[in-house]
Amino acid sequence: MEGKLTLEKIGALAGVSRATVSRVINNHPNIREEVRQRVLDVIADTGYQPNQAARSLASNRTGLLGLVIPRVIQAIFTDLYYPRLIQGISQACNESGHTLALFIFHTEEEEQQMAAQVMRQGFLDGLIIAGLHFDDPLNQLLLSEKPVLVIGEPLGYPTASFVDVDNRLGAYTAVSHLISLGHQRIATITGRLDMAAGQQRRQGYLDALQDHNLPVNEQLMEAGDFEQEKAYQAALQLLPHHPDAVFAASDSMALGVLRALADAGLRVPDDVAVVGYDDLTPEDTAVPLINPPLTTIRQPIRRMGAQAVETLLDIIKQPDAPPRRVILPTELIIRQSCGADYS
Amino acid sequence: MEGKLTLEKIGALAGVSRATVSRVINNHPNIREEVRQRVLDVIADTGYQPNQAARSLASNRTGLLGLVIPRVIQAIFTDLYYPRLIQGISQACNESGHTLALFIFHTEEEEQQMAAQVMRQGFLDGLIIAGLHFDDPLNQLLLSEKPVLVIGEPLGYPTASFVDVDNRLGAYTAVSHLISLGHQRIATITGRLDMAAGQQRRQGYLDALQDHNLPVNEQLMEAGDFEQEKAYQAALQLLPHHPDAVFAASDSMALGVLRALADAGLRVPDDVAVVGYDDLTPEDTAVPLINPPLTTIRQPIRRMGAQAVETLLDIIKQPDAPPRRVILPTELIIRQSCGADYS
DNA sequence: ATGAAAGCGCTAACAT
DNA sequence: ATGTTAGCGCTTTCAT
Repeated sequence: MEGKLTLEKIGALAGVSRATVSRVINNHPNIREEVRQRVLDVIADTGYQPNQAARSLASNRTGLLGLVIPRVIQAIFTDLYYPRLIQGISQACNESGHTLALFIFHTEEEEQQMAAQVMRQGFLDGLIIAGLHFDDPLNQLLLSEKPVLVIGEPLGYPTASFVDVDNRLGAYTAVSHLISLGHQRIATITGRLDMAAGQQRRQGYLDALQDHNLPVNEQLMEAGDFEQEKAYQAALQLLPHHPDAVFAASDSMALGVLRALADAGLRVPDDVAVVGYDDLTPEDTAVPLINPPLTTIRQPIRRMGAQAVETLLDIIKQPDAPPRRVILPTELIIRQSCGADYS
Repeated sequence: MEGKLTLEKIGALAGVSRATVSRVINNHPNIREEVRQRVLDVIADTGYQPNQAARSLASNRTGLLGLVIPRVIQAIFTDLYYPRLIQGISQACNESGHTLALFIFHTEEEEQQMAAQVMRQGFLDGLIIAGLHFDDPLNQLLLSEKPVLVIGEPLGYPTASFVDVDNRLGAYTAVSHLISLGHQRIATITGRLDMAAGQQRRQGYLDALQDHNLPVNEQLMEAGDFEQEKAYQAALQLLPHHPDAVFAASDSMALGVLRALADAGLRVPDDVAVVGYDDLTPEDTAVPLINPPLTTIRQPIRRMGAQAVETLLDIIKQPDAPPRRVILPTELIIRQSCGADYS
């Protein structure tokens, strides 16, 4: 078979018109079964593949979903959050017959010039944005007329559609757990407060203290950025105030806390209990040697990714429906760093 | 501005033909500067974006590069190898104005039915495949007429273009280092032997022993699969034969070894020295708590990704040139697990 | 149920 | 240096 295969040629070989072949390929009804079979046979015999560019041009759909990861997320690939998210998104794309276009921005310059490229016409059917923060230049993407879904509630865009976990309740659960273990001087290292996750986890901490009639002590609250290094420094700041427990708003930060406590010669959980958030250090990762294993709040990261795709596809299908706000639950995972019975 | 913006309309607004606008957009020479400026102004004013699908159809290029990660790579997202590779690839794509389409396969079924989708006409300009093994069903992609580049030398396809590190030399260096520290009973846990990396690292181990007149002891060689769990088991098999050092063909496996040694009450490096491969546990990751820090052979993972893109673009540009075989160097990173002076 | 025909918006060869 | 024109390969009305 020489010469490029086209609908026209397949039609000729099957003795039908190009339109009929197109209908067969796209599973339209109203095709005589016999004809359908004949066409399918020819397609199988020839190994014909429709030209995607032509389909896109004619149908105005490309089957491409974009995922944008802003540069500010330094942790992009120092921990497993984004890898898992990508895995969840990828799987959902496979299942729905879409293709994932991945945009990772490394510099502000890239963000500026690539934003236009991401949005160009006839390219993406929809867009998922992860890790936005307040004042992010990429927030401009939210104003596009293209279907967009954000992972992690975006601050300042109340009408944006998003998927997130119940950050406040997760933190509330973590801190309540520490309180139930008898801890009184519970410190926290917050996440970035220009992201909803940081604010809400902080609020969960405050709410838990208040509901259990514990005082809020500013000296026991340090600002972090979700990353390990700053949390290490923050933990060192905390120590003079003798916390008996630390709630870190991410596992990466909890690791920084563990490191600081080890450096200070304090034992976990005996001297200080530690609870993290995210569950990025389960047994099947490269991090089973962490001592002690980290009690944490698990986010269903892969499921968030899958949910993001499903929700985005729904937005594409029904663009005029009201904004979607999907909140997934978290789960307290008790390991040893909190000092709870672990049998 | 209403109605869809097209080249034609931009041309009308600028008082030129559609072809001239196209030339301006594509940076063709032979445009009067004044005209170019006028057209650019109109484009800026209107916010016009060329339609990608139409460009692709007419030019037969899409600007999309595919990255395929086979399902067999269980470690896809339990360690940071693939995340880093993706980062390197993404960055190079950004720099060259291409877009990365990511295909992660989770089941054999997906591999089967998606392979066709990956290869469909008018979709990808080229393809990067990572982590292929001998007998991989995805090897079929290598036979495509589309430009393909493999990361990690593919077994059984001597004419395939690939980017890899010098696996043999890296392993040779690691084991020679252990020998220079006085170790005599050096064990190894190999990687998958249906991948070149596994075979070649094993060969480097053997060559180092032989060049230093040390006997090869089959009892000190265990088969692994690059993953942690099997390495843990393998290390337990090794212990009765009293190795004084273990060369693990990946860092994930080295972590399994550390775990096994800890369980056996053996100290590292005093009782048994350990060297890994990959350098997936540097200080800036979530794994700084590993004790002792891992001596290892560093692969320039991000650079491999970038190199893969560059080489693939070169193949696209010159499809008839001979196959490319790019071998990048590795580097011995001495930390504490090998027992070398670490000051 | 099927065919004919009109684009989709662009690139590139050709003409001037 | 710029305009004219012929497709690129498909989807999708509109006829029949």
